[in-house]
Amino acid sequence: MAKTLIVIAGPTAIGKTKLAIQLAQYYKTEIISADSRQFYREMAIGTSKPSIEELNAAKHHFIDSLSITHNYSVGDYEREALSLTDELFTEHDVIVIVGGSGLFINAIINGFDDLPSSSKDVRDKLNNLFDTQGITCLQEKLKELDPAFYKEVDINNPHRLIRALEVYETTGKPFSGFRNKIKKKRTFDIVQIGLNTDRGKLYENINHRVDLMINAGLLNEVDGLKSFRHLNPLNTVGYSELFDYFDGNTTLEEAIEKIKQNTRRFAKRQLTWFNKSGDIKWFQPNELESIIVYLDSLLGDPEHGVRKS
RNA sequence: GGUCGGGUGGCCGAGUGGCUAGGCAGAGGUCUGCAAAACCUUUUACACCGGUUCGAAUCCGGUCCUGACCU
Repeated sequence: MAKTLIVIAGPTAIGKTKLAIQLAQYYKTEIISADSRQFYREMAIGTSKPSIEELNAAKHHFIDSLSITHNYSVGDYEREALSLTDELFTEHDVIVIVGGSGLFINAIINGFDDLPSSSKDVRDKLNNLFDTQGITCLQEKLKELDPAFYKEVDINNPHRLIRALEVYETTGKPFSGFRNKIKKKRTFDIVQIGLNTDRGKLYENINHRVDLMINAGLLNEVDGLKSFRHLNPLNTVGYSELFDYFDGNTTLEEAIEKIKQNTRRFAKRQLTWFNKSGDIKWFQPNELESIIVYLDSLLGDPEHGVRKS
């Protein structure tokens, strides 16, 4: 029997966690998280992790799996998540993957080319070069070492320039040479479900959820993480703004408004990402019935186990 | 009531006879190991009515609104 990975995508605060649990229960299976911030144990309130009850309602993977001090990349995630799917598919026909991080979902669905991972030394060196000499220096280097990629990159985006240069530094070959843009074959079927609603409603959800986070003690959580603020995982909506508040650069009200605004922007970017994929079947939140009808039509009813394809 | 200012896009804000101010917000987009990151693009104006002028957001008159001071 074919194995199927059900992907649940959508913007933040739309209700993905809830749907994932409902589907995991329906299929008596487990959930893989594709959320680039819920990995971290030290961050809880600000990342809207599933609650204890939710975690008990279905087995979740990649929640609290890392410390913020851990250096983690999408490449690591691709490897780990894929080996986990192999393992889970020995016992389940269906696995649910849920998350708002488009790149991470993409890592599982399509995979990446065989690129070298970044070494901390090389990354630090390039970051340092950028800090001291500016972006022009990176641009010139790239133009010389990898003119093909130079033509297509976001030329003002230091992250992308640094990644390309770092690949060159570690392999001696241009980054563009590794990019063959061929999707990897997976051994399982993939069904993608997207959750979305009208913009106004989504923004209301976001604003409300930020208020809930504040009431739940986000200030305390962020206060406790001050000494780690230089770490990449803390470059996150809900944390950066409160660090600013603790620094005395903004009032609390301003910081909260900023969190709401930045979360809205984040949601917008998530939608831009997911809209690009033509393979997502979109639903409104709380349309569990329709989603199950849709999934049954593709996979068969789990109780009776008849698959149509 | 009087005197003197000021009215510029959703907000802030420059301009002072002809040439896109700009910033923020909003919207759209990019995405191959920092991705809740980083980066790119971008709509909407000159309070109202009349006048001067080839041409007015800009000068003049009036109207309305608004601020400061005076009574």
